[in-house]
Amino acid sequence: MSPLYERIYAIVRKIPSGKVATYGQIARILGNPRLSRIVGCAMHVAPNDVPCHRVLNREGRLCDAFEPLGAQTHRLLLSMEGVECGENNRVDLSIYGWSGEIKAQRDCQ
DNA sequence: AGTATGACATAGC
DNA sequence: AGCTATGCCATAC
Repeated sequence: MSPLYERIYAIVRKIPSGKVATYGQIARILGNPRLSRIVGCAMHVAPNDVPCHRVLNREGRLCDAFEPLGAQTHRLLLSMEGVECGENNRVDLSIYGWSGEIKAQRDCQ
């Protein structure tokens, strides 16, 4: 497992329940905003202890390829965590967006 | 082993 | 302000 992946998983695990983060944010924490794709790829192979359902794209929406569980389960998971998702599985990032990235950055440093 | 593509985002035009 | 082009690393073929 690449150290980069470990870092990604570590960050994703730090996302508190009820909050959501974007690939770009995570990539920024990693040091390169353009690693967003890698983050996605990492999520694809992410172990079950990683809350990949809290990671959304820039639109505040998870792609239709939420693999093992499906988009439906994704919405359910977020609902259980107190995140209101719209009809299109849309999440308001201005409300549920994870503001702890700075803290994570500090922690990472 | 090399090429192509991908759970995305940013920058330039 | 919206669209096109480019970048990044890993996985798949």
